[in-house]
Amino acid sequence: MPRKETITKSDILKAAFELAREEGMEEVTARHLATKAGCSTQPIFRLYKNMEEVLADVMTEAISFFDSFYAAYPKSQATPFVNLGLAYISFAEKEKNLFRMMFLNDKREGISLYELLNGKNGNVLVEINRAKEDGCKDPQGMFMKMWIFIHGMACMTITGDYDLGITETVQLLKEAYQSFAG
Amino acid sequence: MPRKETITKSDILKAAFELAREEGMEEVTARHLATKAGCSTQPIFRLYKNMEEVLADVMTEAISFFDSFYAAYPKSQATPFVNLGLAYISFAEKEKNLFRMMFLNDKREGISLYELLNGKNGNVLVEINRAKEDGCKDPQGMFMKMWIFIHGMACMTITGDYDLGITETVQLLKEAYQSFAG
DNA sequence: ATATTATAATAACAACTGTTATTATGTTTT
DNA sequence: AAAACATAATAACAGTTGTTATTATAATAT
Repeated sequence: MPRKETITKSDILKAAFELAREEGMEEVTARHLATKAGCSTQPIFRLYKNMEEVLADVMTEAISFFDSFYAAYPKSQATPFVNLGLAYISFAEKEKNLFRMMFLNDKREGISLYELLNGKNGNVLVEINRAKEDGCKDPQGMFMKMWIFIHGMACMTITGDYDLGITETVQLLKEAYQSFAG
Repeated sequence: MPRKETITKSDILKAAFELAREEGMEEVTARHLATKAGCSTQPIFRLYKNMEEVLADVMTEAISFFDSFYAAYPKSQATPFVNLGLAYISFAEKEKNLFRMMFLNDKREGISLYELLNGKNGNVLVEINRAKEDGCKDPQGMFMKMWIFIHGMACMTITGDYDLGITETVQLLKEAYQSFAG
């Protein structure tokens, strides 16, 4: 007897994620989202309690998006943490809005920067093991320093204060690793 | 014949800066600002063309605030760039909102990260000279690497992802310098 | 004292926000 | 075909925003 559901939760989430990705999370308003999803605001509040819940789901989506992005990123460099750095900086460059939402948000609620980076595939642990195999004495300390360095580059990227090409970035990351190892 | 001016441009700017400092620049709205300054919204628009101009002035104020902050920060460390790092990270920690506005804003309009940091006293140049005197071969390159490292730590600080004490921070900065020098 | 006039307070405007009430629309079972 | 009813569109509400129009206030020159 009921009418058929035309707008699904997946439709709303997809539209919300795209909006956050393209325009930034502050643009994910009820009306913008409705327009993006091609419906009125009504289905949003049928499927979600409020806009806060929508944004929470968008965050979850972003996390798995980053995981895929990282997994798909070419791992061409032999030096530990360099691929991680390249992928992270490339993400900051290509996905400014998602980067801001994930990595520069103080109301990330429970999820640490480390968890975001490590993902469900243990991205960080893989690199730490590579460093270990490379003969690195303090792989944990190495990660910490490399991570600070990488995060610094990425944060400069989104404000337009870092725009070196990939070759120079590789060079810089390699040098950093060798410096910290030495 | 005219009525006496009770609200000055300085009053408005002062209130706007405090608001940005305490609550973040997104809270500097016409009505919040009026309340903070103890007046109606009218004097704001007499003294400023629009809210955008207010924020531009707040940014200028923040720049000189940082300059004072940096000038007043104790320069206890002998290793080049360590004092700079400590001051910068301490600023991020104590002035989260101002840090965000100044150093993580992409609409900074013309002013580079370097200019902000260097200030009117040439903070960066002083440190580069100290590195030169320390026998550093590539002081420019050293600055770049140290600056990335320092910026990374500060950006982690404002999201709560870095909270080591001053002793550990000094240690980390010193190690970074020695690594890059090596 | 009164007219003048810059200043400031109060209101109002249109546009936006999240959220909810109301109305309309399909689909399915009777 | 009609009743039932979840879904969705349209409206509405209260609150916010920037900005402007209107009214009131106070100080000075006459």
